[in-house]
Amino acid sequence: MIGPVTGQGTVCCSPMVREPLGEEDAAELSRMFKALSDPVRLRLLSLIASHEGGEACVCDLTGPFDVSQPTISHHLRVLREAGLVGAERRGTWVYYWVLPAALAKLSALLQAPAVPTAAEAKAGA
Amino acid sequence: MIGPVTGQGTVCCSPMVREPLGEEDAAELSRMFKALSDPVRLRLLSLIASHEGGEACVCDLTGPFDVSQPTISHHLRVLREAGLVGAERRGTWVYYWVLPAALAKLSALLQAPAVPTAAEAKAGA
DNA sequence: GTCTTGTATCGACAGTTGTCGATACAAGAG
DNA sequence: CTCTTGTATCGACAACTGTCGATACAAGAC
Repeated sequence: MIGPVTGQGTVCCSPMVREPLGEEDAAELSRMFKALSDPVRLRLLSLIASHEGGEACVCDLTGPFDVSQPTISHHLRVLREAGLVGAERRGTWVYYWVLPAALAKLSALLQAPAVPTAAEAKAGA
Repeated sequence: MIGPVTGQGTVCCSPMVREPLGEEDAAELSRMFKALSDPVRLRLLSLIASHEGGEACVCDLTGPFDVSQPTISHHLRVLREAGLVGAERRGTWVYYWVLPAALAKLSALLQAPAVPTAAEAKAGA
């Protein structure tokens, strides 16, 4: 079984600079950020996202790294369990693709006001 | 000594779905995401960012959590060393504020195409 | 069926991380 | 000076994480 992992609840989304995160939101979001907290996983994700057709076979992903195949497999599982990528076996190969909604959620969360220099923030808004 | 921690190099920035991350970029970015990979730190960051004036005293930050004061101090240091917040002592209190450029960098990186359904991506772009 | 190739799981191990209590440092009050 | 309060550092410990080699599973070729 490889299918996308449950999770993916409806959580948060407006910039975190607006209002404090609740405990539950923080827990779910931290799980996603944790999946992004390893350089190999970050490169895997960008490799998948930028691959032609928006998806990549594992066979495309093991070459560019100095780590073993089981390690790549482990990292792909972490990305999948965090809800950042989907995966499917098609014949001999297993394909991975990015789930754009997940990235968008994190991106929106981190959106910061242009230049909130504290002075500006105090002034108005 | 509390001032901002070196680092903060010029790195990356266009969406990671465009082209694969280089090893160095991935290393620096993963350090920032690692700082976001703990629920307490995420809540700390949002608490700081959404606090009036764009900054918060540590004394504002210890109350809302169930963890000890040294633990909060540790998490604040991690956020600071990742280049996500700045800090300064003013008299008795120490203030923390978010560094918006850092959040913006991560936000931009995660920006995903609206609906890249693989089909669309293949079609044109 | 056997053989080969692609991918996942297992078990182990070193390194890292979150947490705490104890303690040290910083700065103002008296 | 001493005392009090706010914050950081230290040292320890359990829990988690990244990595590996060995191995199992999946699917096609023969």
